[in-house]
Amino acid sequence: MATSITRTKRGKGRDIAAPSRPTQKDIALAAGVSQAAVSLVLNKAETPSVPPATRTRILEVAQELGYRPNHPARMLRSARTMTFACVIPDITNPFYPGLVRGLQTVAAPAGYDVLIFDTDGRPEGEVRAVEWLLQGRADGVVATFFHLRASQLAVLSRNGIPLVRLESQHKPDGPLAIDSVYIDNVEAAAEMTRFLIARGHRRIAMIQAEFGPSQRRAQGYGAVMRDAGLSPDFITDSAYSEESGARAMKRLLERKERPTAVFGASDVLALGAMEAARIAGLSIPNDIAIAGFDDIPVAKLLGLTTVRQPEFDLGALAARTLVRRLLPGGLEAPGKSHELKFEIMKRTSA
Amino acid sequence: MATSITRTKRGKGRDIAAPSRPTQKDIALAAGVSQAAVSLVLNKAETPSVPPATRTRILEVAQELGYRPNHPARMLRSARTMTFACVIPDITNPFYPGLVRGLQTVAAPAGYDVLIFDTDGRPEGEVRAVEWLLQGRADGVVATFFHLRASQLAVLSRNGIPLVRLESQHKPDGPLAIDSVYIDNVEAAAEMTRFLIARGHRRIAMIQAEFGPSQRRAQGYGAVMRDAGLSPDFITDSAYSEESGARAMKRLLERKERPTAVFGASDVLALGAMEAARIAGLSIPNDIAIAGFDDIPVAKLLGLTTVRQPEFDLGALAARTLVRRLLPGGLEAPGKSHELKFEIMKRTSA
DNA sequence: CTGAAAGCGCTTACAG
DNA sequence: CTGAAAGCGCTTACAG
Repeated sequence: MATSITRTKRGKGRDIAAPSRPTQKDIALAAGVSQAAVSLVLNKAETPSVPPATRTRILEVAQELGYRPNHPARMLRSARTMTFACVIPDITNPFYPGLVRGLQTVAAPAGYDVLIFDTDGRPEGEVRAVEWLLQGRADGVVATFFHLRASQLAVLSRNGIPLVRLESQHKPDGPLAIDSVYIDNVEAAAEMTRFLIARGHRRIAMIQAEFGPSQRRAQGYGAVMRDAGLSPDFITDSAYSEESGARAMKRLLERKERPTAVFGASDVLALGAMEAARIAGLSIPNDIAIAGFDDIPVAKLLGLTTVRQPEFDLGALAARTLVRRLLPGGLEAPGKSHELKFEIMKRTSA
Repeated sequence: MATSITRTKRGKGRDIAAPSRPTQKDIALAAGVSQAAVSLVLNKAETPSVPPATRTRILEVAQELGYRPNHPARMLRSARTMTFACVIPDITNPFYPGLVRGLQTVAAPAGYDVLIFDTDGRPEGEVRAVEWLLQGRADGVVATFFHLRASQLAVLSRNGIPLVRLESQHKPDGPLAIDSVYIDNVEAAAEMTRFLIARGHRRIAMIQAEFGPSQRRAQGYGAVMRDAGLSPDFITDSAYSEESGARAMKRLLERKERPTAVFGASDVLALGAMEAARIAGLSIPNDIAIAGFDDIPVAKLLGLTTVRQPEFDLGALAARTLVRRLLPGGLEAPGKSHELKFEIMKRTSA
């Protein structure tokens, strides 16, 4: 029944075990200056208004008390969170960690943290992400949205939150603070399809996912197939996962006339397909050739022929774009689309 | 020279393109009630002190104005960030995304976001992580520290920030709010080593990294080797990366008397070793057997024999531990060490 | 039971 | 040039 002995200085019934950290007020008190002077000295490299001796004293006291700025207070006062949100379908898809790293590498030196939001690639998840962003949790966003359209994302710009989308093709400039980074997915898939045809394949199937960049990749593949007088052969499974890829491959292998090559709309799909082929006792590429899209780190190890997307560079470019947007006046510039180059990685699987 | 037309209501020279979001004050004004009443109604499921009609009106106005709580303000006032930090060496190591997912899966329903901090597995990065945590950016932390010792982390507890470490062995209970989750790395490595010996291997090398869980794994391996009358054969490279694994493997293959089996202290090291063996024209497991540790998602695909660490479950357990710590009085409980079970995954590589 | 007021820790415009 | 004061948007203890 006795009240706890440990209490913060705010006291009044709030019992918190941890002693509260020193604030600018504490420093001011100890140094005999105003709290505002402390803020000034702590934040500015040069403070012409503060005498050098006072400046030194403030700095010493701060050091002594082990002062650290209270981040939430800063956020509230300055209306900046110094945080970038990274909205992605699934951090366990090996494509995204590289993107996150690229983001962090540019964000950290500029003073920004990176918060990860997984949408699971589902509409509800994407809606929740937007709701969440509207609570002022991040100053800017790098995102992969599969379902939400530009009109549903405009609310972010309207609230002063710049967005960089990871896209699958060029987007026209727009009035909003929505930029994009992309590789030309249509052309990349087209080039891979041409390569497979050049290798002598005629029955080439593509494993697609229902949503996301798969569409553009299918478009490039379809166009080249038709141009070559071949019929596109699409098989769609739900998600970008190995399970989906394996399931689709199994269905392909049950056919009377099997494809000789399978193009996975993403590496994860291709990996699942490889696994299914192995289980079926097929040798790659002798019995069946397999190609992917993304060039995730393990693709090299598995000898997967694939399209390289420079995920680290895409993340870094997205972060640089955000940093620029958040400079004074940056939100007024029209939305730009930035293209990076893809590369066909020819390995042993095809 | 003309001042911009768009200005926030705080005006006074601050020109921000975005219109400022509605606040509780705006709702109060529109509904003719006090701002405090708005806060109450918006946050509590039941408000006996507010007449039902008033409650309804407030809710309607909030809806109408598109009100969203200002997260930074909430953080400051309530002294809670509703954020967990996840401090890891490198998000591109495939072991960690699964951990993060486990964390998120428990954190999100409890209302917590997850912030990622990469240390690169370097002492400076770990020090920066602690500095950063002391700024009040997260309510709790799940972390993998390779270099910092318990005494250097105690400052977190002293500041009321509970920490759950991903450990490689049991830790004794302690007075601080520092918990751990682990699998028995010594025993797991021992069991894998016994398996390799049972397969007839006598010359078994272990590829280690300089820091981190590698130590305990080496301990388990070393003990079993000596018990079997064999000499442990350690080769150390710097980091947990494929490059390190490949480099170490190359050195092993240059020896006059090659090992017949190589045990990578982590899957990433083992993967690098596999790659190097392939480049050298060796067949796995015929010419050389390879085993790993972690069971990252691609291990299955590559047929890598390895020790399964339930990364998702470790993350989820860590998050549950943090949630409990942040309940009233939770910080007072002694630090606990939670063990999860490992599993030897026998595949084709060994 | 009800509502107005204090205050979280900080930044910065402004009065002296 | 210098320092005191306002206020960011919110939660909650407390006075009526």
